[in-house]
Amino acid sequence: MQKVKVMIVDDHEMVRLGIKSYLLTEDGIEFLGEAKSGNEAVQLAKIYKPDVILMDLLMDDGNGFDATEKILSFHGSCKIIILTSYYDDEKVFPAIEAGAHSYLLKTASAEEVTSAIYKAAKGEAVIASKVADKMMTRFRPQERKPHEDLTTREFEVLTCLGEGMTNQEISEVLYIGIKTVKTHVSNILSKLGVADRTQAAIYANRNGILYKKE
Amino acid sequence: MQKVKVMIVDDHEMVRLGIKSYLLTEDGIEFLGEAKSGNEAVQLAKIYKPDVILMDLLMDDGNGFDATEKILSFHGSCKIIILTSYYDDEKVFPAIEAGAHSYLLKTASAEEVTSAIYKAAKGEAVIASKVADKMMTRFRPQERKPHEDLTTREFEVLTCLGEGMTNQEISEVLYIGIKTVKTHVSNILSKLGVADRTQAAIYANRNGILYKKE
DNA sequence: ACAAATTTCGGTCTGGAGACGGAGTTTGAA
DNA sequence: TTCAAACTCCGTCTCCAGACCGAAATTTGT
Repeated sequence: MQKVKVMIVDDHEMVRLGIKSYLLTEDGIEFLGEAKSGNEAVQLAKIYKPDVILMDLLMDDGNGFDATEKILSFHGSCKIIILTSYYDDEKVFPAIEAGAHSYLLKTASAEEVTSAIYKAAKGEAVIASKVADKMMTRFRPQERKPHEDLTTREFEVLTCLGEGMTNQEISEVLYIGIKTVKTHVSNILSKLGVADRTQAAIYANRNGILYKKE
Repeated sequence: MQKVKVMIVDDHEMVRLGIKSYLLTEDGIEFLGEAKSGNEAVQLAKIYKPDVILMDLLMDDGNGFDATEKILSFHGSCKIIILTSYYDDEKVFPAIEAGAHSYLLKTASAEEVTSAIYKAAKGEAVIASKVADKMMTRFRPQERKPHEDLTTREFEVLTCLGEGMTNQEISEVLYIGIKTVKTHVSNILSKLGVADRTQAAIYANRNGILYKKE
């Protein structure tokens, strides 16, 4: 049986070394190389044409989402396994949309990772249980995040609420009347199911509804 | 010259493997063993008496803070190097208080880690630049976090504010009058330098002032 | 033991927050 | 074209939030 050609993408040297150290002991795996950024990964993937890529998400020079999308655009048969520490909605779903094949957490054991590589080569996906939970709940529409019902304008107002602005300040920022702001705020409160602007602000902050995010 | 006796504590197997893979190639280092939790680390440290410990902070069975404190209580000459992905205030300062000797981030290269081990053995501390920044600002009293001026009761009230409670609800939770709550809230607002309870709630959430975390 | 800080509570007053109802305009989908 | 949703704004009303003032009881530190 053909060896599985594997590539590693991670900006942490010690993580790359750790994975490499046990991939090299696997007879069924051919270790192709490693990249320390998303952009580097795209270049290397063009040359190496790997079967499976272990991909981190947060990296300085080109993140894992974009890299996943680009690599699949020219090398669609590649199976990309996300291997990261995070499993919040803002990581999991964009990664899946980008075309990720499996999603593992860095808490996984060496055995789990190698097993996932072999399964990926056969077309089977492996999803960490914590990530699987999120995916299940996502497909229960009645339980999805309440702020997905918000209109774009309401979303903008909620963002302002999350910054602690008063109605007056919001009206100035968005160039609308205070009465209009009040209407939006009232609608937001009822849609989010919270009692007042303070709870709405907390909601915004805890769900990462912010101007800029790192 | 005597070899430096090193121990690893991390709950991620692949991180342990990664570190081990290059520690074993270092002639000046004697690799003693590894632990995957804080409590396990304490037990192993009693047996191995390491010179240096590479310690992760967030682990399931006994965190790195407590483990650091306990190990130093019976083996004070040990130098403990924190090696983690996080560098927020809630990690850095408790770790230093616990007696950590150095603080590295997992973005560090293999060379930086080995270098830090040798320096630690000689008594020199290594602090990651991002962490050093935080420490510098901490020692500028006029710039320290405003919520450190809060009294314990005010801190409790702020915690409630961070949960979005009304004055009425806070008074019921803390078994005090609404007027008293109002007094505390007013004092909190002026001490934090914010305009209203909403901004105070945002402050609490962004600075990790919560009942329980994670 | 004494001074200082903390915690507690009272009264009063102003302003903003939010609910409720109504209404005109625009935009996009059926 | 028609209709629903989204965005805009008006008036009114109630109530809580917060400022400001004072003050007593308790705790803390020296």
